[in-house]
Amino acid sequence: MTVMSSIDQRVSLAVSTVIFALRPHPDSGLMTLWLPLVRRIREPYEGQWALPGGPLEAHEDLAASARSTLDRTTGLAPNYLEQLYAFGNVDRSPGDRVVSIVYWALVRQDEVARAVDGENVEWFVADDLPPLAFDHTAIVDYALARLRAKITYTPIAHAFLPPEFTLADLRAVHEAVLRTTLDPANFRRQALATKTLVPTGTCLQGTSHRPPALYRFEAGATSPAPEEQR
Amino acid sequence: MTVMSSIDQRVSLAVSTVIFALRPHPDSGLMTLWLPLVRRIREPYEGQWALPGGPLEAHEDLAASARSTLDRTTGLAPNYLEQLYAFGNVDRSPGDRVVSIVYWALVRQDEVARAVDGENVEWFVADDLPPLAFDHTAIVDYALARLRAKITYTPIAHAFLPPEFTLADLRAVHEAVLRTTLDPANFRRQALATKTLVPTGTCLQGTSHRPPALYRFEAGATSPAPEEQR
DNA sequence: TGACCTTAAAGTCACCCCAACCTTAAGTCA
DNA sequence: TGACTTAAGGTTGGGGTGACTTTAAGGTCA
Repeated sequence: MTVMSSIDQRVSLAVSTVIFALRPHPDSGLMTLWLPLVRRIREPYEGQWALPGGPLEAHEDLAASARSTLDRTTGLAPNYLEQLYAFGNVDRSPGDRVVSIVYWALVRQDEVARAVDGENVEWFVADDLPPLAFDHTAIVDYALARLRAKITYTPIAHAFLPPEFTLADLRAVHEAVLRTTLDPANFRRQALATKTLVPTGTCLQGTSHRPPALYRFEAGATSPAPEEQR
Repeated sequence: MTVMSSIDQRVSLAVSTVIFALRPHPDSGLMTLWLPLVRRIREPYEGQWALPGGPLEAHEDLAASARSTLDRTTGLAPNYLEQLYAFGNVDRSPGDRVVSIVYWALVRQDEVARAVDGENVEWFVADDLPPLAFDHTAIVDYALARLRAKITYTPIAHAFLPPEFTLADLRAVHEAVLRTTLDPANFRRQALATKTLVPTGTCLQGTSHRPPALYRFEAGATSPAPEEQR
C-alpha cells in the first residue's frame, strides 16, 4: 500500500509483529525466548533478517493484519496480541518512507506448525539476534522490555502455557522470560494472591515426587488495548 | 495524504493529539483537566468537535507532526509528548479509511496563546465533553486513563508546572488529575523519595502562612518512548 | 520394607512501604 | 499577643515481600 502525499512523496503503511515463544536454549538447555524472523528477498536490506509483516490491506483491521502475518509465519493464532508502537521516523527506511505499526504476540512453541519453519522463516534466540534490517533491532529490544515489564504485573504468562499447568510451570515461564531464578514459595504466594488462578482440583501424576496441583487461568484475565477489546 | 492499496481502495494516515492542560473548573473552581477540540468544517461529522490533528506530511516524523498540530492549536511546544496508540479499524471512519496515530501532550494553561483560541478551536473540561466525531471519545478516554495511570508512577506532573514550584503545587496537580485529595504529609514523603525533586534552597514568599520551600525537577527525568528519545 | 531422594505446600520472621494521624515550625492578620 | 493557616517532620499499625524453615507426598533403590 503506497501513500501519495500532497507533494507526491510516497509513504507505505505496514504492520509487523514481534512473535515470542519459549524453547530450550541450544547451548544451556534452559528455557529461553525465541522469535521468528523472515529473510528479505528484496532491496533494501536484501538477504538480511527482518520482522515478519507486510503492507496493511485496506480491508483489514490493524490487529487482523498482525494475525494474518502470525498465521503465515507460524501457522497459528496468537494466545496474546497487543499493539506495541507505531514507528514512523522519516529516515527509518532508505527509499520510500514506511510507517510500521508493530504488534507483539505470544504463542506456544509446541503449537507452531513445523511446515512453515522452512524457506525464509527461521527462529532465533531473542537475546542473541543477528543484525536486523531497518530499525528492527531497536523494535525487538522495545518489545522485549515491554514483555518483561508486563509479565511482572499482568497474567500474560498463561499465553505460553497449556490450559492446565502447575505452579512450577508458571514459575518456569517467568524465570525464562526474566532470566532469573525465583523463590518457589514466594512465587506461589504472590501468584495465588492475584486471584487469576483457579485450582482444577486435580494433581499432575507421574512425577517422581509429591504431585503438584494443576491450575487454570481465570477466563478473561487479559485486557491489552482499546481496539482489541471486543 | 492518501494511500492507494493494491485493490485501489484509499487509506489515509493521520496524526492526532490529545492535549491536556489544567484550568479551574467553571462551576466548582477546582483545578480540572481541559483539552482543546477543533470543530469540523467538512463531512463526515461536519460541525462536530474532534481532536486536533491532520494528515501526516511525508517529510515529517510522527512526533513532529504532533508537535506542529500542537503549535497550530495552542501556539506552543509541549512540555510532554508521548505516542498513545494507533487507531486503525476499518469502520472507524465513514468513507475512506483513516489510520490515526494518536499522541498525548501536556502543556501549561498559562502558556497557551490566547490568539489561537478562537474560530474553530475551543477548550473543554476533559471529563465532560460533547459528543465527538469518529471514535474520538474512546480515544480521549484512553488518553485520560493513561495520564492518570502514568502520573502515579512517573514524574510527568512537572509538565503542568513552572520550573520552580512548591510541594503543594505538585500535589495540587496530582489531585486535579486524579480527582482526589491526597494527604499532604504522605505525598511529601513519597514525592521526595523519588529523588527527582531538587530543592532550590529558596522559599516562596508572600503567603499568609509558613513559607514553603521551592523545588525544581531533576533534568532528564522523563523517558516516554523509543523514537522520541533523542 | 525402609532409608533417601525430590519437589510441593505451608509457615515463620524481619524488613520496608504506606495510610492515617499527630506535633511542631513559621509565617500573616486582626 | 493570640488566632489562623499551611509547611514540615515524626509516630504508629497493617500489608506485602524476600529469605528461610518445616512438613507433606510421592517415587526410587538397596
